[in-house]
Amino acid sequence: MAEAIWSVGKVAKRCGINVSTLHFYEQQGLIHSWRNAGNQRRYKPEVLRRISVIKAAQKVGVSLEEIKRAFESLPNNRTPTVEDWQQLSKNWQQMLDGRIAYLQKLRNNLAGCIGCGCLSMTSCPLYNPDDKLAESGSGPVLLDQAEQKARAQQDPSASS
Amino acid sequence: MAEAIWSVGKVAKRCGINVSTLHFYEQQGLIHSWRNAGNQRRYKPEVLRRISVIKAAQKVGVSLEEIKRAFESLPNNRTPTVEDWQQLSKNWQQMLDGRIAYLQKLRNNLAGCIGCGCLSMTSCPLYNPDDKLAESGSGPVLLDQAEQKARAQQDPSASS
DNA sequence: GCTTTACCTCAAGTGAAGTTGAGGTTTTAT
DNA sequence: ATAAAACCTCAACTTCACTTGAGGTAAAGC
Repeated sequence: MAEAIWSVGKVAKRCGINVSTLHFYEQQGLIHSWRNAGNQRRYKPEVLRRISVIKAAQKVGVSLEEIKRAFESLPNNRTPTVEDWQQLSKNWQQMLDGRIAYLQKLRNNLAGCIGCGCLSMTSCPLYNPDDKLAESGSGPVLLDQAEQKARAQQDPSASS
Repeated sequence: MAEAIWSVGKVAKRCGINVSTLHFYEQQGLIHSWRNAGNQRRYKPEVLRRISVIKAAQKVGVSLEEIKRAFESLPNNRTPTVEDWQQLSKNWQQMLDGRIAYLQKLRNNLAGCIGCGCLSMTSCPLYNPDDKLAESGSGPVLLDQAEQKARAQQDPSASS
């Protein structure tokens, strides 16, 4: 059941994704394979873990670019060790904690602000684009680019 | 300070978005405006609230299409009342609770699973694409399409 | 009054994350 | 041995959420 060598089709089926997606991920440098005599892709079981991580990260809004960078922080061209995954997992957990905190804050704002129907534009935090509903506390590794860019180009002293 | 009529430029600046984005949102039916004598857009302050909601929803991964549908569930062609916003906020909160639960589950899985470096493909929940790390508990209104589609075409009794 | 700034429309472009299709080769099953 | 299923490449297409640009009009500031 747990074979040592996998074909694209098997991996795709196992992970619930398309073969074309595997081609795409490989092209993007997110996963790796070697070829058999007939030029067909072959995978180590390790690839399943990678894809799981990709999918999990995507679910929480991390871009492929960031995921790639996170992977690259693992010792290159070597099957990640237990310690490697632990390190990755540490970064990921910080990011997740940040997201959770963000969502909770947002939920509270919705309850207290949209819910109440207030139209006070000066006090309502949802009206204020400069209030980032801060994601502070998240690890640096996986903070998305767009957000960092937005942060950088924003006048810190803006107000209506 | 809190004017009763807004121009595109003012709204854009206040919300921290581009004028072109406002054009785009209007085209998509997410916001509304009327025109002055010179064909320029004019907005009620209400639009600020709408945009805040759009931005908040986007942050948690809700598509514009869904946001539009949520807006359409509000009584049509009428400025939403306090009760209308409260209803929307209720649906939103359920969705947020679902997301939070999902993130927490994911974080725990990462800690217990990637972290440990286990390679047991039969027991590791991250390996199993059929384990949706369930978002159960989220409200129906804002669950995203893709997920519902995925759910529908999935054998409910799947397990590795 | 004039010039600068803000606004208008419409079409086309962008980037992310894939998907689809054509045309051909390899593997597997019978 | 042969047919079906799986695989290959490469280019083009798709959707989402915007952005950019061209060519022109309206409003505001001095």
